[in-house]
Amino acid sequence: MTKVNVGRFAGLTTCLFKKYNIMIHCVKCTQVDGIMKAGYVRGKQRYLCKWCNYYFTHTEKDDSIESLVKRKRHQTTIIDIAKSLGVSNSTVSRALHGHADISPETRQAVLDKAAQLDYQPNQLAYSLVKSKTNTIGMIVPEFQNQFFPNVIIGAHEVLTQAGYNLTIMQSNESYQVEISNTKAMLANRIDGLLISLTQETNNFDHLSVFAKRGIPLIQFNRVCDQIDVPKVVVNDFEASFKAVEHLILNGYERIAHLGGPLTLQVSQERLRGYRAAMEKYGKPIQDHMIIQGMLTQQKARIYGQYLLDLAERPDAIFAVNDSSAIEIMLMAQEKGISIPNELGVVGFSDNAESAYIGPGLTTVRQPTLQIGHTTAEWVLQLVDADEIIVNEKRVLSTELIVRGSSRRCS
Amino acid sequence: MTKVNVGRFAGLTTCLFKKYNIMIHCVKCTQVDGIMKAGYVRGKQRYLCKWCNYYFTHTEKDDSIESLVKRKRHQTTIIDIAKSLGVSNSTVSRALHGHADISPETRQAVLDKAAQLDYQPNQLAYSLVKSKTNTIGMIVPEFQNQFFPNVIIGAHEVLTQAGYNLTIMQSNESYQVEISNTKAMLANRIDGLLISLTQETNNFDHLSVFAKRGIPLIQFNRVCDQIDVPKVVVNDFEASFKAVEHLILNGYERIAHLGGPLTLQVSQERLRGYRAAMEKYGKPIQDHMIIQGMLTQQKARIYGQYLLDLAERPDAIFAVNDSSAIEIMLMAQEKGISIPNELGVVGFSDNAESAYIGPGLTTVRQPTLQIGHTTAEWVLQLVDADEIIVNEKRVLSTELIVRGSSRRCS
DNA sequence: AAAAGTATCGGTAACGTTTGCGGAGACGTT
DNA sequence: AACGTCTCCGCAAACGTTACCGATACTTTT
Repeated sequence: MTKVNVGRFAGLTTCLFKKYNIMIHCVKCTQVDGIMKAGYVRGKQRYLCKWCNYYFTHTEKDDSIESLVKRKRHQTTIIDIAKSLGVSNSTVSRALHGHADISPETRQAVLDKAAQLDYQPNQLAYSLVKSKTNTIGMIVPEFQNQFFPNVIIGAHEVLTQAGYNLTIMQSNESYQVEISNTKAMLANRIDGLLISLTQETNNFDHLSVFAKRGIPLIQFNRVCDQIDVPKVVVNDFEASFKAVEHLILNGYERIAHLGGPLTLQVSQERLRGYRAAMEKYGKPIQDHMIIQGMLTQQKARIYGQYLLDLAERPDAIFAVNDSSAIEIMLMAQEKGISIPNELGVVGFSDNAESAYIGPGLTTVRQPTLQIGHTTAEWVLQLVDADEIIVNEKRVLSTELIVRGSSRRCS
Repeated sequence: MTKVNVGRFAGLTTCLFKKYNIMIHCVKCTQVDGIMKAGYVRGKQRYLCKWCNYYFTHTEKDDSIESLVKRKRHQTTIIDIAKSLGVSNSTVSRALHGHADISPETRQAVLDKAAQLDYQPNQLAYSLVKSKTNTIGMIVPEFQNQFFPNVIIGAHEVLTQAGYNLTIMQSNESYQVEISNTKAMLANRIDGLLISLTQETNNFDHLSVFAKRGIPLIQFNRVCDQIDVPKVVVNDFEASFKAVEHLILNGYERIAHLGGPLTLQVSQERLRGYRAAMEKYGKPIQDHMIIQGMLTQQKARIYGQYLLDLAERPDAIFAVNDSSAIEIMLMAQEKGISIPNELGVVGFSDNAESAYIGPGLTTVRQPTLQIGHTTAEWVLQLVDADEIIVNEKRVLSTELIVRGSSRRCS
């Protein structure tokens, strides 16, 4: 405790009091003489009391700046309530949570005082001590289509019902943003994560971290096979098959496929469905009629240009999303290709605009709300479970919405 | 400290050891005889050591259940790094934050160890001690239209750039949900809130709380005048005026207005614009041609029915959002009313479907991304500011997108 | 050689909450 | 009298991090 200072100042005799006539008290022994300067620490003068061999720094009047900065608005805490009522923190905590071991009178008094002081619990402290945030995170690649917003609505319903919060982040179709999002989710200690991958994502290290930490992770829609987690998808193969079959049954022969990147299972499945349908009906599957890639609006235009300018032009195009399909329709109109007679078009997702455009876009409607429900219910189930690494896949069914773009007037 | 127990057990002599021949050690003095039963506490036997006058409960083998439950996956902390390196927590903290007062070697060692142990900082603890979460909250009423998703994208850009996270909640046009959302935001101690009100909201107590606590609150789009906070809006009056003026200049005479609830300033402003334009060009302003209310899809249909069935039917309708305008267009088509010849329609917001429907919907395009940018930049500015109660309003400008629904072929 | 300065690190009090355990009185039961 | 049970409440240790104070050991300046 009173460790003897064997440093170089041990034998000092000159004191500041006598030398410069300044009055500085040692903060320990309150002596005035025997105080010596002993360097600077962070811009402040450091002193050494010769008597008690104690180093200290002299802080100037801090009222001016420090107190002004520190004058943060005080949020009333449990301690405030406890103090003003003359009880302990634990009593207040128990009262607020309707715990046992508390008398009705005390409890009512606490509740009244809490309301009076406008107490708002601090979720941070709660989460820290319970290591549970009651928050589920959700990362979606985009907000442009109605698909993800609707999934969010569905998940939100279930989660709020269960007393959970939903924190949404969007990766904006960027792998890097997705990584930083997952890091932020980890840092914020969410209890579970619902994620739909970007079109760029082809490395999954940032996701396997969650399994290591025991945090439930559920993929939906844009899933990948490389990691063993629960997945919620729609029957992409079947939907795709039916869409192409529908085109074939409407007399289309040379059907092209505009697909997504093959890193995504969803793209693979839809491609499989396309091939299966073509095969079943003996239609030729030609590689140059199949395009897979990231379908930004620009890319969709480029691919569309290519397909529509082919020597042997396809008489139908099955696109993997509605925005690409619509882009195709607009290009066809520009080129004077009539829809559906000269070109049939089918999309995927049933965006709002698909019902309103030109002759109406035939498309596959996905059960967006139900996807949200399913993922949310599943993650809540896993939050309380012991084992979380499951590789189950839940498949929801879709509906083919037939509109004018594929109904040939033949 | 060694307070004498003056309770009723003070004079006990019978000891359990002799009586029942069970061996229970006092946890304090490790005596075996002199231990007496002293009631139950939460289902566990409580004992009293006669020698040291110490109460204690005997816990059974907890390995089976307790340890199993407690076997939570351990997240590596700063302390783990400190221990394994033989340094203090503060050193690790300084190293991780690139603070001064640390040698390059120590710092590198810490960083290496952190990477090796897969350390992820605990944002909860950080926020608790700093009382700053680096998170901005955003509450939007809906995700159905493209408007809010685009605002989110804009705000997201600015916030991530500044190292902030964005937590999004949606009130689903419900006042009650909005209240619970704001409570959750408060509990999570967000640093600032961006909010667009629901159509139901006409009480603002849940918002004035933020001012009391010194948390910056910014309203955008759906703002109200009743509280003094920063607001980001578009030039609704001017936009509305121009839209109606455009209808008038295209030869429409009896122009109806389908507006939102008047609790929202945005509705008031658009109504003002409508009136001003009608007045300027000497068109009659008739009360039965002006409808204000919550515009759900169902309501839009009811109001549309009413307007289109009027004895003296309006020859144009200026709707306050695109979805209502589109509903009107569809109803007109069902009734065989030709657009734009018999009925002109103008909407507001430029949803995606508006470009694709029928003859194309004339509408007012809002600078959604810019709204997001502006609100985000503003809230970041206020987070660091002293005074946050400002009543400034920033007005962004809109653009009238003229399409077929209002271009009379006359 | 005193004084001042620099560099690096540790100790520890917060931050706000929950919770296990102990203390003490009241009352009931052999 | 001896013991069991119940109720109500306080104490204090977590939870993980930051930052303010020191403390030590140097080097440089005066």
